[in-house]
Amino acid sequence: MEMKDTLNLPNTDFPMKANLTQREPELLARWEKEKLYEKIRQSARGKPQFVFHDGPPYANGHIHIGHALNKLLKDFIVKIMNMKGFDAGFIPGWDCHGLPIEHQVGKKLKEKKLSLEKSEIRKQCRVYAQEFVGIQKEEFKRLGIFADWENPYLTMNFSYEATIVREFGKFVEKGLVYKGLKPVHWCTSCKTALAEAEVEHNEHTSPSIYVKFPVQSGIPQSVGVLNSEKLFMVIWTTTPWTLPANLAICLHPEFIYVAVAHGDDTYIVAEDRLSMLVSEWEWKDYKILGSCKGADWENAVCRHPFIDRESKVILGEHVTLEQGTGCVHTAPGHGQDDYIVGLKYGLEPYNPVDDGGVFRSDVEHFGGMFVRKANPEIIEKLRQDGFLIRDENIKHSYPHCWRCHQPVIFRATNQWFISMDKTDLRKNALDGIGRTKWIPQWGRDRIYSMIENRPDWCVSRQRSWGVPITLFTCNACGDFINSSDLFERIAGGVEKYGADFWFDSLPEELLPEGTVCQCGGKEFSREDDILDVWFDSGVSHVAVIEKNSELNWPADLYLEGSDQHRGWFHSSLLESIGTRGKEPYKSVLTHGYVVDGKGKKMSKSAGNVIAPQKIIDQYGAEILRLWVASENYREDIRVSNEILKRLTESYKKIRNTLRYLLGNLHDFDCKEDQVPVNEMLELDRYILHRFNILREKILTAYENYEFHVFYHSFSNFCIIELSAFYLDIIKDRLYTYPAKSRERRSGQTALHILLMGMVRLIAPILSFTAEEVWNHLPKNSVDEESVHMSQFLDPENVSFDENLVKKWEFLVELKGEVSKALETSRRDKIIGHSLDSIVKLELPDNFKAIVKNDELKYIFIVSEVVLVDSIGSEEKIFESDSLQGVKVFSEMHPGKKCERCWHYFEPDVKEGKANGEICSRCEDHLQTAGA
RNA sequence: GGGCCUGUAGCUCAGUUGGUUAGAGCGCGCCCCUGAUAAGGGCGAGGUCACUGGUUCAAUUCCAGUUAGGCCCA
Repeated sequence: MEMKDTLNLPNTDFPMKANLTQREPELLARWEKEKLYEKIRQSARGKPQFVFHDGPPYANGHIHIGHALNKLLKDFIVKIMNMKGFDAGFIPGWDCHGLPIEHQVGKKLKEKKLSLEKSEIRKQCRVYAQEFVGIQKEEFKRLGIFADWENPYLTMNFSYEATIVREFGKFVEKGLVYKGLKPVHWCTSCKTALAEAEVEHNEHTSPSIYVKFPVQSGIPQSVGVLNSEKLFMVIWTTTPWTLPANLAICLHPEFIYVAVAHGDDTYIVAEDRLSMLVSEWEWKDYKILGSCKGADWENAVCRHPFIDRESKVILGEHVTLEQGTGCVHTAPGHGQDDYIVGLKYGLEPYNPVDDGGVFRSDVEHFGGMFVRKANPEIIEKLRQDGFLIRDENIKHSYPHCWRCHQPVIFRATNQWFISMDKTDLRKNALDGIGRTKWIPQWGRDRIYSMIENRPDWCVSRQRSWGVPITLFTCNACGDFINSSDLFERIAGGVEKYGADFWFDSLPEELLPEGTVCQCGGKEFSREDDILDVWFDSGVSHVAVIEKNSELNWPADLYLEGSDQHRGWFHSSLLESIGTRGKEPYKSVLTHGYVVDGKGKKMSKSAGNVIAPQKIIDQYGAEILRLWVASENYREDIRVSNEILKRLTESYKKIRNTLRYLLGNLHDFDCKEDQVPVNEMLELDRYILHRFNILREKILTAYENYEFHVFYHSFSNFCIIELSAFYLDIIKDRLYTYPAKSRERRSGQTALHILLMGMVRLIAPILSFTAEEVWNHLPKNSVDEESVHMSQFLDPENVSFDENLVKKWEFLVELKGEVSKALETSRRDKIIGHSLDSIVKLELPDNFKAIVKNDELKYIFIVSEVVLVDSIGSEEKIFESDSLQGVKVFSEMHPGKKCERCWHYFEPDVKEGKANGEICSRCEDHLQTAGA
């Protein structure tokens, strides 16, 4: 063991075992204590800005892995931009209003049998949201995300709420806001509108009837000559009570419709439904008289069976052949599809039913009747008048109220809308999409077609937890007051007291004295609805960026999941275009969804959910970070235990490589010991040349937000170029040469440059580990207290010309071929370690010219290399496939193994040097070191 | 049902502007080392490029359909 003590072996306190679950919280505590985020922000002042704008997650529940993916990608980008020399901050936000929270709170209050007063609900909702903001904040912080966690934006902050009021006011002023009818789920016993999430689907028995609508005019010629006197279109419905509101019959433009004669009458139904229908109706004799496409029936007109009104024949893609006749009874006031298709044909969302589900008195035959009570009456009337083909009862799934469990109805109610076309909002938004950079590119098409096809934006909700629609309606004429002064007055109140100001004040307090409507009316009603929460988050670009005088508007980047093309990207765009005529972002980056190891979505019921908290507890946040970096997030990305295990292995390799660099720099002071690059050994310059290539690749990848390129190229560099090649080769030099020798210092200089570059490159991704390395750097290496305050470095000029590159590419490949040859000797038990061998090498002339013999044995890590013109015809000669003409023969070295450097040598007894236990090279080194 | 996206070794990713034996790392198998040591090195085996048609002298790469999956709608 004596010889070992004469070597310069690696030595470092940097632990091999990461122990992330324990070390990460320590680092987090230190960062927080030292206010690192603030320091980074301060040192970035005056640099060019990169404005990233965080989309607000909903303040409900713990974060799931999708949240982690999203926020970590953002963290990578912000850290990268800072290290590239930009001024980039991260202001996190939360979406706080809305139904899910109101739901949770409603449940709690109900259980405790407390009052369900609106003001009490709102109060509780605020507490609830605040609680989850706190929970999620801690969970995000644990991931190592650097953000202004002390000053996040919350959509329920008073100032934010005031921004919402003001922004909505702008839409009102510009004349985009109007009141219209739209069908919504409605509970007739609670007398309230219900959101989709408040509806539960239960079994219900309904009538199922087929009804004849007499065709009045517009029979297409393509169907053939038909007698219009006794021609009927047949519809099917399970809600006879909606028939009084029937305004149209909808056909699919592409389906074939037949005219079928039965008895004296002729009926129009879809061809593909006919066989089902005739068996259901028990028809024996019938005859097809003609047929044509649905599109040909457009503009035909039918007569309502019991009301003196026309029923137009219209076309719609939503018509299916699964049930019914292919001719769909359409009541735009009572159905979603009916409403949408009705908009196209200018049909009003006619609703003859009041809040309690009772027909208004002006409804012929059935006025004053409750809708479900009216069902049998309507059927009877149809039967008597000869318009009923068949009726029976069916059991099917039907929406019920989540609170009282009664069946609900669909009913047109007054809602507030933002018009897409009155002032070209749609057109301008589409132009804005064209000016924005969408990554990946297909995002553009996705949002474009959504904006292109969407109906007007319905912004009202009949709920409590949100920002009110601050409008007053004149009781006399029904118009609303459009006054910017009034809006500002209310916004000011909201800024001071929150949105409760609107609900808790009396109308007289809100309205200036003597307010008079244009019609002369003096009495007004205060709007009770709240705004769609998408409007809330849609104004974040104003509340967070525009109102912040230090930030440039619009944002450089939005980054969310691809679902936000319909969500936040969409609402933010409409808001910004509608009020400012310009899009709120320059570029929009989307990521896919996290799915399980088999590519299936994660769900509680499938039992395949992987929680980020569990990954952190088991592996550490660093592994989660590395996972995000390792996958191509533009598509859906997978997570599984296998994947995480592999990443842990990969992490260890990176960590150990860095540790080895640190270990060999324990006695290196870069101020004193650094060798100028142009004086360094060729091999050392070669690895720096390779590192320059790697760095450029990674920085380009960072610029394109392609983090998986970092992961692959960086870990490959550690494994292939460093561990298996460079570091393996220079061990001999680092360990056996005198500590202060030029050769050793040259190698250490290379290691130091590598380490300084590498620790910065990994910092945005492996933020914990990079900091840990930073804390173990040899003296005089850096000035900054944290790696996260440092910048990426410029490449080292190693002047490695084309010829040198060619030479070293050849040497790398040649080393591989020699390894193969050694492996056969190893199989044959001739050698164990590669240093046991002496290698004979035959090279073609073109290669012979570029290599120097004395460097080869160190590169191959063998004891001796003999270059020969012809290797002879011995057995077991290895001939290379990839390097034409290269032949290798390896055998056991006949000399003695040096106890110190493990190279074999021929003892020179005559000289009497030592006693032949160590080689002359080591003799010299020991002497130099000792002197 | 519609729009958009995706399917290359066990895992994560390259790649082919259509053209000889489709690449990398990890993992796996075998071996070496014990001076990075709960480390390090070497060699090797793994793929009908989701499936089926079409275009072409030639397709994993282009087109169409099918299938499996994802997001958003209905």
